Order: sequence, then C-alpha cells, then structure tokens
Amino acid sequence: MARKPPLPPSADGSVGTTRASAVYEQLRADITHGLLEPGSKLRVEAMCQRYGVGASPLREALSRLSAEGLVDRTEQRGFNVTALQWSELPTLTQTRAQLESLALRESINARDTAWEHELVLLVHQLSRTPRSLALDKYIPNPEWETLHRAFHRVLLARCPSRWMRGFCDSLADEAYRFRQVAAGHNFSSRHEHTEHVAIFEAAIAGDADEAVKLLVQHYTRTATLVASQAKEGGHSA
Amino acid sequence: MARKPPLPPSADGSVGTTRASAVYEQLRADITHGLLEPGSKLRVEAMCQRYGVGASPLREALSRLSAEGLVDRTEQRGFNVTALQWSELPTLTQTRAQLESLALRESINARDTAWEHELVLLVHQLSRTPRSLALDKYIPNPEWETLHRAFHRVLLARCPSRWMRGFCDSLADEAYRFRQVAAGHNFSSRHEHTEHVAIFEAAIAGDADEAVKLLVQHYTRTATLVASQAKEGGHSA
DNA sequence: AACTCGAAAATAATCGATAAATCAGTCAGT
DNA sequence: ACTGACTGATTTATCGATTATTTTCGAGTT
Repeated sequence: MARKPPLPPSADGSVGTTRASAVYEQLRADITHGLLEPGSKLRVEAMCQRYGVGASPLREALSRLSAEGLVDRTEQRGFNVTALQWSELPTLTQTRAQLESLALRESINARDTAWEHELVLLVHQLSRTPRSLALDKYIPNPEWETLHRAFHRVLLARCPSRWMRGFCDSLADEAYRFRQVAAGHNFSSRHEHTEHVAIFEAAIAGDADEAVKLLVQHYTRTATLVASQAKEGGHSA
Repeated sequence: MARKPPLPPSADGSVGTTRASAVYEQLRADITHGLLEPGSKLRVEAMCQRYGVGASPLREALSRLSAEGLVDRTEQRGFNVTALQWSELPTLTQTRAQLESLALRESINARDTAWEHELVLLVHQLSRTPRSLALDKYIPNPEWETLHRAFHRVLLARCPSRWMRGFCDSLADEAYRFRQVAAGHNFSSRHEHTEHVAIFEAAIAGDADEAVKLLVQHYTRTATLVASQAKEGGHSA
C-alpha cells in the first residue's frame, strides 16, 4: 500500500504550495465541476480522509470557500456545498450581463495590440477544440472549458478596475456551476463558436456597443438553454 | 482579576458563537477601523495573545478575511493587513459609482412603504447624530458611522440581486478604510447631511435619475476630499 | 400513536505540541 | 569591502488529541 508520509513534505504531486492551499484548490474544483453535489454536507473527517490532510488546513480551505460563497457554513454544525437556487438564475444572469457590459466597455476602451493578440489566439484555439469529447452525446471537454473561460476573462482583462474583474470572475464561477448541473440533458446543437467570433470581432474593431449587445445576447441565450435543460432534468432546488 | 476560562465554553461575553467567528468579527472591525495599520504584519502568535484564542480559529478568521481581500496572505510567510493603494482610489470610486447606480435604480424601482419608512427613520436619526464627538476637532462618532452605513445600505436594499448588494457592500468597506486613514487631517465643514437628504428625497419620490446623479456626486465629492486629506497627511503607499 | 426526556454516538471546534520554512546575522572567500 | 553560504532564532503550517455541541435513538409517559 501507499505508505502515508509521516511528515508534511510535498510527497504526492503538488510541490511548493501549502497543504491548505492545495486542498482549497481541489475542493474548489470539485465543487465548481459538480463532483460534490450542490446541497451536500461536507463532514470534516470524511474530507480529511478524501484529501489526505488534517483538520486545520481543511477547515482553512472551507473557510476561504465560504467567504467566496461556494460553501455554506453554519455555526457549530459544519459546512455544506452551497445549494443552487434555480429561481435565482435569471437574476444572476442579469447581474452578470450588467457588470460584464460595464467591464467590456472599459476593456475595449483600453485595448492594445497585446490584448488583441491574446484574443486572436484564443479564438483560434477554440475553433480547433471540440466542445464535447464524444460526437453523439455531451461529454465535457476540459480543454474547451479552460479556453472558453480564458476567452471570456481576457475579453474583460483590460478593464482597469480589479474589483470589477474580480466580481465578474465570481459571477462566472457561479454561472458555471449552474451549467455543470444542467449539462448533458440535451445535446444542444447551438453553434456557440459563431457567437464567440462575433463578439471577438466587434471587440477588436473597437465597436463597444455591438460587442456588449452580442455578449449580453450570448449570456441570455445560454441562461435560457440552461434553465430549460434543468427543467427537463428535473432540478428543482 | 478576570480569570481565564480554562475551557472554550462561552464564558466572557460572546455567547452562542464560535471562537473563529468571534475573532473574525474583531479582526475585521480592527482592520476596517484602522486600528491595525494597513500594511502591517499579522503574526499568528501575537494575534493569538491579543484575541485570546488558539492558532486554529485565528487562522480560520485570517483565511476568511484574505478571501474577502482585507488581509493579504503569502504562502509560507504569513498574513498582512492589505495595504491601501492610494493610486486606486479613483478607480474604486468609479466602480462604486457604477455599481451603486445600477443597484439604486433597481432598488428604487422595487420600492415599497416599508423601505421608505426605514429610510425616513434613518434620515431622522442621522439628523440628530453629530458626525464628530468633539466640536473643535474630528473625533469619529461610532453612532454616526453605523447610521451612515445603514443609510447607504438600505438605499440599495431593494435591489433584487444579492450579488449586486454584496459587491456594493465590499466596495463600501474598502472605501471606508480609505476614509478612516485619511480622517482627521482637516475638519471638513462639508454639510453632508444635506446631501443625504437630497438623495433620500429623490429616492422616495421615485426619481431614479436624480437620485443616482446625487449619489454619484456624493461619492465623487467624498473621494476628492479624502484624497486631498491623504495628501496633506502624507500617506503615500 | 405521538411526545418528552435523557443518555450515547457522531461531529464540530479548539488547543498544545511539532516539523518545516523563512529570516537575520555572522563569517569565510574572493 | 562585497558576495554568498552557514547557523540560530523566529514564525508558519500542520498534526493528534481534547473538549463542546449537536444529533440520534429508545425508554417511559400521556
């Protein structure tokens, strides 16, 4: 059997970082990707076993996540993965549209060649990366997810307000969780890439009005689709 | 003398809450009110003594605060109170103006009598509460600070997006830190209450455009004043 | 059958001690 | 003198065990 390293040195894979941060990353990933069911309880001891750490670093990770809103803490009775409120999806979408509109406008306003180059590259890579790993049914392609996320993040990257960028990031995480849960219920034949290209083109052309309009449409469509998928799949809470 | 309770039960004053949360609250207050100098180091052991708790709850509190951005963590070399970047004050102000404009509009749009009553009460109380405890120099009046904060929060309270409300709250905290550090350098004779009343009247009259305009002016003025006070006081970082 | 009360078990919160890492100061070698 | 490597002291990060609290379950009562 794999002997348990009696000391905290970087034994497994993650080197250089602290235990608390490592667990934090893993937990975060497991939650956003839906591996840990939305309302589910996070028992400290169980989690300690699962991630192979003691209670202190685990608890620290959970504390950070609860401040971010991904985890729900209740005094003296532990932690839960924050549940998704489907009734809030429209509001979330609207808020996201509002904030990203502001951010995108400012980002476009402060655009430079380096930024354009980053976008060109991402759009190209996205065009070469399939959204699903299988052709007949939907199996999320992590590659695509990463690129997609990067694309949207870079779009806003030149927005000078780090607060705005941070808020947009949080909202994106939240929205992603909804998509994860709803995913796979019906294999949308939507041609998403076209939408990305359109946003991209308006953005590098400096046409903020157009880019914002397209971006909002993009999010609205996604939200509608996600909501209907969720309804079919029978997600209620 | 106050004997030290040998066990963790709620002995002193705070009942029902956990040690981690108690120390979190205190730390948070001490940071926002400027008792803990902005760039300063937060040595774990020292803090344990100061707040009379062990390392685990303290560390949890610090983790939460670092997720909120009030504390800066550096792997393997501990925690610092997040430094204030004076160069960011204009951006912060702008972001705040943008978000609160959106939030205020929606809040006004969803206004009801209960909301109006809350505002009426707060405005009245504010009119009766002096901003400074002394007449000749500025000594912050905690009473006033609480009411002031509540007033601005309630203004946005009917905004249906809890994300938006949360973001505005974070920004308000951040802005407050700047004000704290700058405070007292010159005793502004500004008649702030008039501005509050004007915003209040536009808000309950349902005149969103006017209310938003006044609110933005309010923040812009404050920021200008704070910046000039900071310059006089010789705050650079 | 439903309700209350009170162990016993489970789980959360915390402490004290230990290991690893960083930092500050010293000293040798160029 | 200046650089760079050692060494001791300080501080962070983590574990294991202890203490509180909540939850569960069942006997006894209405």
